[in-house]
Amino acid sequence: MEYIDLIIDNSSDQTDRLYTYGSELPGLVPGSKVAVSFSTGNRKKNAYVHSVAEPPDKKIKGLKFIEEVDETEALPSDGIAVVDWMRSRYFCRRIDAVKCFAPSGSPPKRTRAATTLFDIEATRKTAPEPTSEQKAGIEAILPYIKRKEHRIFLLHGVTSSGKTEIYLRIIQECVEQGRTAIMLVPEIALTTQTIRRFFERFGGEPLAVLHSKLSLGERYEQWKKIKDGLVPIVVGARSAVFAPLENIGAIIVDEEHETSYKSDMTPKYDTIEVASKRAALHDAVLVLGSATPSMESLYHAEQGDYQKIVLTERFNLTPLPSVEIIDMRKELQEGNKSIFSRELYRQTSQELAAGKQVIFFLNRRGYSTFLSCRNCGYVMSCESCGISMTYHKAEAQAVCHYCGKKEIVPPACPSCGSRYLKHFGTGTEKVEEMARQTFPNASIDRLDMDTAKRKGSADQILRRFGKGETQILIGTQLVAKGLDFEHVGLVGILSADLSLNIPDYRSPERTFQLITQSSGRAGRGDSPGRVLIQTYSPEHYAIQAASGNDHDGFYRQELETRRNIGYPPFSDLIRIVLGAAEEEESAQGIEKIRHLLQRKVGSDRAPQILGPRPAPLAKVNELYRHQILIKAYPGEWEIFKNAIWEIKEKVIKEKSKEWTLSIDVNPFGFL
DNA sequence: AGCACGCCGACT
DNA sequence: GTCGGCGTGCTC
Repeated sequence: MEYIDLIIDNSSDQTDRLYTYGSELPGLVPGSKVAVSFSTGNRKKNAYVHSVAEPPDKKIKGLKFIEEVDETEALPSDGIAVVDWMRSRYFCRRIDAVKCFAPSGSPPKRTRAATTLFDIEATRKTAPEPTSEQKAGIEAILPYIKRKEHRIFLLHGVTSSGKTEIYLRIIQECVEQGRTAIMLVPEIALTTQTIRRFFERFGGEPLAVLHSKLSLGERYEQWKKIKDGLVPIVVGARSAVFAPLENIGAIIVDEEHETSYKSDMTPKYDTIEVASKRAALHDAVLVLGSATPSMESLYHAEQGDYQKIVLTERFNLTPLPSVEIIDMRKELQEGNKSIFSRELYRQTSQELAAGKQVIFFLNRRGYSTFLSCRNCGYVMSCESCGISMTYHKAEAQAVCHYCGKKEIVPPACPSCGSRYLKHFGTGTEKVEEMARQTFPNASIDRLDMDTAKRKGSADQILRRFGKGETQILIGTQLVAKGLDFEHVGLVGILSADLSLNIPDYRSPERTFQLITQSSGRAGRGDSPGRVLIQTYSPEHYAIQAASGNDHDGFYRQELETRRNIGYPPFSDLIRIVLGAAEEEESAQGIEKIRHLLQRKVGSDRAPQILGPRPAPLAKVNELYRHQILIKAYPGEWEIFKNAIWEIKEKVIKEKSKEWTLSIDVNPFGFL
């Protein structure tokens, strides 16, 4: 008889521990899925084997036995190691980490005809001869795959320098070695082009695709195919890092700087960290690719943790676009109140006349940013989140971009009754309207979350643009992401200030990346393109560096800033948010947590605990939230980790009804 | 998270 | 007397 420690499939903090069961069943290994009786009655629960336990010192009263094994849905061999690591890194429940590996759907009721996952007509193409730069990259990476040696590479390649070809060679090598590979992409809706390249090289048979837009049945189908070892290659969004592959040879993270790699749901994991952990457990290589790597990755490369590979030549030697900064303060002073500067107007007209295409980029959807009363200053805001609502003209409704709630705009001010409710700020919807007025003869289209929502419509919008049917494409960051168009002569960044002025330490980095990525859209094909950056802060170093294509200069300056304030990559930031039904309760509770924490880590670390203060979205879904932010410097992680766990356990024991405690390590967005 | 146990108010 | 409210505590 064996004693087995189980993780019970019960989503509660109270049951987030190991339960020891007896077993007479052979072949149980960490990750095996079993069914057991749990709690009162004889209720069946699913559970996962964590480990084989030592026989306990004293008899466990009422020891139960494992009854059934579900061979088909076991975790991959490295699963439990990753689960334990995720728990200690992200303060999550074991079962929540386990669920990342489990198929999120269930077997389809009836077996449907194999779904057409790919609306792709692709003919097989043979691999092109790599350029000398590509060759050097391939030759640096492949030996590690051959030797089964773990290594992390940062592939820093300007747009259209041929990173995908290197990915394809890596994957081909894995398959030839009888190993498997995962290719992660930031957003599957816009990566049809990447998947097409995979089809052309490998055909459809060895591929599985995993992302959130699949139906539950489709997702299960893909998951099962992977689990059964029928496909060696998995392409997918961040959740695909948990694909149940064995014998992984390589994990590739394309556009590694993208924020979508940080999960915003529990567990709040960082895909690159998970990928790194899995790659290490499999003796696999991890390849991080980007034209604009994150500060963290560049720093790791500098420290020697990552091996850096640089691609500088653009495919077919197209020169980088010329970039010009437009000072919008001057425009205003000289009487131009339009969202288009005179230079942007002039160059757009010129491009259109020459039969070229233009992209207008604005990182905000909707019509206006907020609705306010000119008489009394009332601002229309979401009742459950407390943030101002964005007006969407097409729907004639105000929308909360955080919780999604929609409201009809009242005809008069609800506060003072005046009729002077006015829109302020500009979103893509308004840009589209203005563009139609300003360029009445151009065919204009818009790509943002609102127009892309309908299934497949993003693809259609892009296809129309690709065929040249659209002359001006207006869009949010969806258009900034790795799309190849031949005839774009001009990219207009309408307001570089939007991403610069958000209250987050990453905003200069995001701004630099957005400008660089959008600029990369201009001037593919035969002629160099042009980029115009409109801004009210033309002297800002992120904008200056991006316009001069000065990656290294930006990196140096930004790194110094981060070092001085002790932000990542020089620390781990841990955000603790407490939610309660009453504002007082939340404010007092977080104060208590701060004191407890300070006592446990020592008062000389008090300056590293920032706050408490109301969370940036102080009220979400009728919950009042306060937060503290911790800077954990290298070598201090264990100290803070232990203190936070003690506090978390105390809160679970004493306040699990009244409080919700959420912990986010290196959060993206709100600080 | 569920669910049983348990200790007080209104009722067939 | 007993049905049922939901506060408290436990699940190997």
